[in-house]
Amino acid sequence: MRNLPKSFRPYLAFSASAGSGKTFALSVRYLSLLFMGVAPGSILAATFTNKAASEMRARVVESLRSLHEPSKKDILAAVCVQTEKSADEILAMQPEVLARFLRSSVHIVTLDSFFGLIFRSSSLEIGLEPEFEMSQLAPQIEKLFVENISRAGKLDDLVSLVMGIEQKRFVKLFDLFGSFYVQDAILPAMGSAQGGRYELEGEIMKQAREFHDRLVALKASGSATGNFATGDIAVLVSKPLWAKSSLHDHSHYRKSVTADPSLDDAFARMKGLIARYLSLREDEILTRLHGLYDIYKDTHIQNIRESGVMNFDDISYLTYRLLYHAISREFLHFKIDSRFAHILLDEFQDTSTLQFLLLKPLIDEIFAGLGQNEFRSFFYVGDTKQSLYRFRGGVEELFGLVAQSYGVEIEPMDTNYRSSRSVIEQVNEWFAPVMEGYIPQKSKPGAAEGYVRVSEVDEAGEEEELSPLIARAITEARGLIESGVSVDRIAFLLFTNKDGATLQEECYKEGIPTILKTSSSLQHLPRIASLVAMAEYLFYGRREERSALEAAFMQRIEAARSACGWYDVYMTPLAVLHRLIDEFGYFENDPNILKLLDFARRFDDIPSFLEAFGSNPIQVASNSVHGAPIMTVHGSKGLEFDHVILVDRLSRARHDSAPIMFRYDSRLFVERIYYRIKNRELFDDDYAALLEERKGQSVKDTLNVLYVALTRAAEQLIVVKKEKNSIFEAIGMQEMERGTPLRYETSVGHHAADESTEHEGIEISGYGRQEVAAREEESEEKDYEAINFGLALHYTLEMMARFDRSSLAEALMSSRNRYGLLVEERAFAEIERRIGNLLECAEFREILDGAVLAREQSLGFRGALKQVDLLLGYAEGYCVVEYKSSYKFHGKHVEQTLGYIEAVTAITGKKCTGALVYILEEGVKIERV
DNA sequence: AGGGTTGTGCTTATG
DNA sequence: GCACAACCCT
Repeated sequence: MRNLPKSFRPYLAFSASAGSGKTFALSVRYLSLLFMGVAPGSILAATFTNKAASEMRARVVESLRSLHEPSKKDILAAVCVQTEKSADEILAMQPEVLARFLRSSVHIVTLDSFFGLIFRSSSLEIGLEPEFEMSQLAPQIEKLFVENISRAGKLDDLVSLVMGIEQKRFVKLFDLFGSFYVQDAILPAMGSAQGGRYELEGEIMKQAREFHDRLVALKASGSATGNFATGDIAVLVSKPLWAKSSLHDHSHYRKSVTADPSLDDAFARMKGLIARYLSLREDEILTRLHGLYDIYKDTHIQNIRESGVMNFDDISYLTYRLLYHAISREFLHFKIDSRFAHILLDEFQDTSTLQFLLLKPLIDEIFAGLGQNEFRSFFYVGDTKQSLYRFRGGVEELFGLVAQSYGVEIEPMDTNYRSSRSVIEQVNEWFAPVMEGYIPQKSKPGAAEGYVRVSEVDEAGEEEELSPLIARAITEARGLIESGVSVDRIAFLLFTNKDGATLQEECYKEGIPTILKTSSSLQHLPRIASLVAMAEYLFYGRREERSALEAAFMQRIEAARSACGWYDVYMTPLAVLHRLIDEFGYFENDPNILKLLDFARRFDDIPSFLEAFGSNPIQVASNSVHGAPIMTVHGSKGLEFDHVILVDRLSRARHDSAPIMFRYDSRLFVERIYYRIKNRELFDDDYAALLEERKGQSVKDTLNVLYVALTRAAEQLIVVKKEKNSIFEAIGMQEMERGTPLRYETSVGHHAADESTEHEGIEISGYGRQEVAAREEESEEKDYEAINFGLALHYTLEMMARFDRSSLAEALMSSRNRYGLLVEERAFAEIERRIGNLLECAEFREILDGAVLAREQSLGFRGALKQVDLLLGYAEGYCVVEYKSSYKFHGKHVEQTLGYIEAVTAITGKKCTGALVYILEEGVKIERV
């Protein structure tokens, strides 16, 4: 390759430990490519989350814009090293590189949106429309599946499977097919059943009966004969005694087998038969599953055709079919109008095998050019120590395998720029002995001393209402606050959403402001659960208590049964809940109570309310706009906090109980599928080995979670650990202290509540897609051009971080990434013009004036969680803003907005107005509602 | 003292 | 459905 700087390694992977500057490295790589003259359109940079993708886009634009500023000197220096150009040369090129970048279609995207792009580009080749709605919910699909099964005459198979798979509910079975579907591409051919299972079962039970009778004759003990007294083969197989290789090893049978040694032969014979039986049973189940699985796949496609709704699994599955069976590589290049000469991948340790296979043709293309005089490169970053997503398909082993098979160099990044010395040293000490190949991290020069402490709690206290663990976590937080730390700089990390919800409740009672950032649902809040329990109690008359807090509430309500004289069975759930709240008066002004009421509004009777409440996750509202964030370790990945309080698991972890297990070969394809049967490992060595392997993986996963958890703190880390059964036992954690606790000079006023509202102007983030609404409106015409224009306009508005020109430029880029194939370039110019008008519109600026973004823009309303385009919060109330690109359906717009206003009023109890913002060709028109 | 039964409680999450 | 703890049985 000509002119390639020596310091630029074209095939490179960074093994980037926590806090080692992974994002920085990615940006430097991307910028270096640009300054080496690479066309932006030929670079594919893929991340996992929208957040990561937009961060990277922002970082690239921001760097290109202000590379000359002192704040960018690190990045400039790094780019100089990579490109072997001087700072002056780079700065001289900067304007042109920026202009070229903004002009080009840029592919800094999420993997899924990239696959979506490929799919949309060529979907017609497999007979599917390029337009579809992305959604998780496909409520009718289960029904459709059963109909199709029935039509194929396989209903009996389905029923026997539902019965056969340990009486699991149908939903579980449906999920099972899902687990095939997500890795369809790497599934082996499934065998066919050999039959004969029933005969074998009969023989085994006959031998067991004979065995039983012989034991009785030998006067064996009751518990010895009892093991063979069952008529149910599953019960027989599940007996622990099969672990013994000889009955001599078993105290219950020692006497009998000494008297009659031939018993041991009969025992061994039964064991052999059971081994064969279990393997036949697996065959049978897998064959049945396989027979229905094709119908499952067809149902998915039928459903996409009929409803126009796809989920992310559909996209991957269909994109695979497209790439590997339907279109040629040439056709793909033509369609997406790009040849990617450079690929940059983020968080590679969380990539699934299927995702890798979807990228593989493009990666192969890069290596196919090897030796030719063309500049191509392949780069990925990740950290197998931080791989947390095996449960959803992430395969950390790919990190090394891909490097090996393509000859990519792996370079460790082992300097930690995030944490204080104490944190880094302690983490090294914890993980070096237990993690294979752990490379100790170095501190950055001049890192602060910091502080780490493990605080141990005796959990043994009986049935107290408040967990001692939570109490200690709160004590620790108090300690930090007293030392002058602002609450907003403390983060609580927990291992489950439920634990997070519990902690939040206690902090609320204790007056410590928190922001719950878990994906927790309303049912997990003890207050809400108790309130619903009361309603249930009133309706059914009795109810089993599930927690100490609920029990306390039940006592309360029973004591005050007379106070509920107002109750009658015909009251609506809303009325009952309202009355309960009034009556007990515990809950004034709690946003989650309001959310509950809003949810209850939709139901006419208590049973249907209870059922829906149990099965629908309702997102928990934030109690405040400031406070200590509470999040799960998974949610904290990639983030850092100055002061971290890490709380042990409140409850026991769940175990591996997947009914279907996959064994992977060295290419990470599925080699064999196993059906889980209790005790099967006692009869089948391969199966036993698989269970061992899974156990090993689960230990690894735990270590990874702990690694992420313990590397989030920049300054101080406090671990609240249980004395017994702690998750931290995996790293042999003991009570300890390292460094010096920090003390801040700041007065108490520093973290007073009134100061912490955000004053950074209006920041907008994360509100919902508008595709559903736009489709509904204009679906009659099927004018793709108009639909896509509307979608791209909405999307651009959605992606704007602020209402200014530079945000618009950035958002337009995202929009080009997403809609570039569907919308013509002049449409983007039109979008830019129209939004430009909006930015200059005096009336719009007036609406924005003094407004603060409310954290939650999603509204539970009339059965659906709606997203409003923009929710503005003022001192005296709120304003719902809806963007529209045409007057058509004006009546519907008004009606929709009124609905939002009603919902906001109900939820917040404050005044709410609305504004319909029409962003039209001829200018902006604002209509107040 | 070790085998066995009974009672109890129960993840992580993005696009 | 499974693991763990507590208890019961031989």
